[in-house]
Amino acid sequence: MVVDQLSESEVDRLFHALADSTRRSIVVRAISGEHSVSSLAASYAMSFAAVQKHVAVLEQASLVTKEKRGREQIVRANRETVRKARQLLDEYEKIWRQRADRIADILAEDSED
Amino acid sequence: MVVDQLSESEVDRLFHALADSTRRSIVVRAISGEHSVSSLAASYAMSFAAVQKHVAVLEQASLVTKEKRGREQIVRANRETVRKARQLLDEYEKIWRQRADRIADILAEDSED
DNA sequence: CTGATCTACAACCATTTGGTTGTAGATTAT
DNA sequence: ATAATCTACAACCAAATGGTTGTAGATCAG
Repeated sequence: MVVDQLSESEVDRLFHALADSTRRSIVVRAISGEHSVSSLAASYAMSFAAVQKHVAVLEQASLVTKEKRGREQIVRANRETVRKARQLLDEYEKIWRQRADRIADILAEDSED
Repeated sequence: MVVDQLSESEVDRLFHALADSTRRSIVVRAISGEHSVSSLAASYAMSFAAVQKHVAVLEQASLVTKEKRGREQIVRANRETVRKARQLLDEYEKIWRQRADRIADILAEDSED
């Protein structure tokens, strides 16, 4: 294990936040440039309050941060969190490799006798 | 884009399936070796039916498959789906790099004059 | 100062989620 | 044949989710 900087419930929040297309879209837009909550909200066929809630979910998952600028809140994506999520899935793929290695070892031992 | 073999709702299901520690645990165990639903269920402090539902969620997300063997159902993890999830997050990280490149290009153009 | 804009947040509602228990069908073991 | 095991699935329930509208506080523009 290398990536376990995240508790189980943080991982829960992280993947849950990513499990909604509106939220993923917000993350992509926040990666690409700076946006206020209201400018983001203008893009979606739902109320400002609904988008505000989505941003809050992303914020609790540390996928974005908000920074007050005048009367606006600027939403920025958090690169590190996306990296951690990817690394988590990398770990899963690593388990497969370990399993394959383990099986290969056993086969090698068999042929040693 | 390279990874878009998945529809938005499939991605929803995929991340939603990963957003639960019991389900992630089941995936890890299914990666490591073969398990029936009931042998998996024995590990968790919840009913068999609850675990059965978790497996169903993983199955709908294509994270695992079930194969009938006698009266048991063997649960196997689907390596390809985990890879797709990781690649999706890779794409996000790629957007950051593209943004950085774009900014670098603009700075280069500025200094060309 | 007044009005427009941006945000925060509460209250409400329908649907989904994650758990339960209970019943029933298949398969295996005695 | 009977009993035990494994699975499927329905019905139910509390809590969370994802949306709404409405109200109110800050900030900016005229």
